[in-house]
Amino acid sequence: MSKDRLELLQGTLDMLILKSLDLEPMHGFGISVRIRQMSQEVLQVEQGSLYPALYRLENRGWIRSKWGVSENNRKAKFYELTAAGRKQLGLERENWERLSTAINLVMGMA
Amino acid sequence: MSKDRLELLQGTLDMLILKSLDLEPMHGFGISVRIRQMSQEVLQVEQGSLYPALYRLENRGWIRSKWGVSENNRKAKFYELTAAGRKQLGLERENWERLSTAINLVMGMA
DNA sequence: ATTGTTCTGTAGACAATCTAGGGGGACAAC
DNA sequence: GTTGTCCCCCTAGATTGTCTACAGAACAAT
Repeated sequence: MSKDRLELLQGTLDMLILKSLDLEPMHGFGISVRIRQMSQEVLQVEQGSLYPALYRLENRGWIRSKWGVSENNRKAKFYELTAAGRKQLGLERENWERLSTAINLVMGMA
Repeated sequence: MSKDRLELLQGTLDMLILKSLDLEPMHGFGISVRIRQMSQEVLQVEQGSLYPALYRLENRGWIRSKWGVSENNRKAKFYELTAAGRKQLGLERENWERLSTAINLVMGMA
């Protein structure tokens, strides 16, 4: 929290990406737009964070990609959740609830 | 969220420490115990995270220290919030609310 | 004396994110 | 047919916060 220009809580990006793909398969650029919109412009996913994260997730077998063509007729890499990815999303969601609840306890926010 | 042994949300430790000291001045070791208790054993502050964090906060002028003697009659360094620290705590709290709310929006948790 | 507990500290590794770039292809305007 | 603009992908390097794994001093209990 020390830096006011930080637009993400470290450690939550993977979860946010998985959640986005749980709604529907998408290309990388679309994911960042989606996250920004759904968070009402609060969460900004920089490209330098996004693509390494996608690489990471695919490497761990949680998402799968194939090349296609976007809505705007541009070459784009589409991602979708794997079974393992869906399970991982559940784990990350639980952990997020656990930790954010604990922080709110300490901060005195019921 | 990828690591299940992570017992803190990265970026929130400073805020948790400031909050602890907002209740009453304490020594470092006591702060970690307090955070663990208040979070119902969920948040674990390792010593290798705690002391660097305290050093960081003091360096930024948000807390101030002096040596004293603990409840158990041991030498201990007591910390208290400065005026700047109290202000910073407010900022971090706001930012935490902003970001965690945004994440919950994306995750579909009203 | 020895062992356990409390309390402070440091070095080095590690992982996630950011900054700051680069590049190619589609489409519109002119 | 050239120019500009947006869409989309990608990478290197730096920064930062946290973790692991130590070390050590001082008091308590036996």
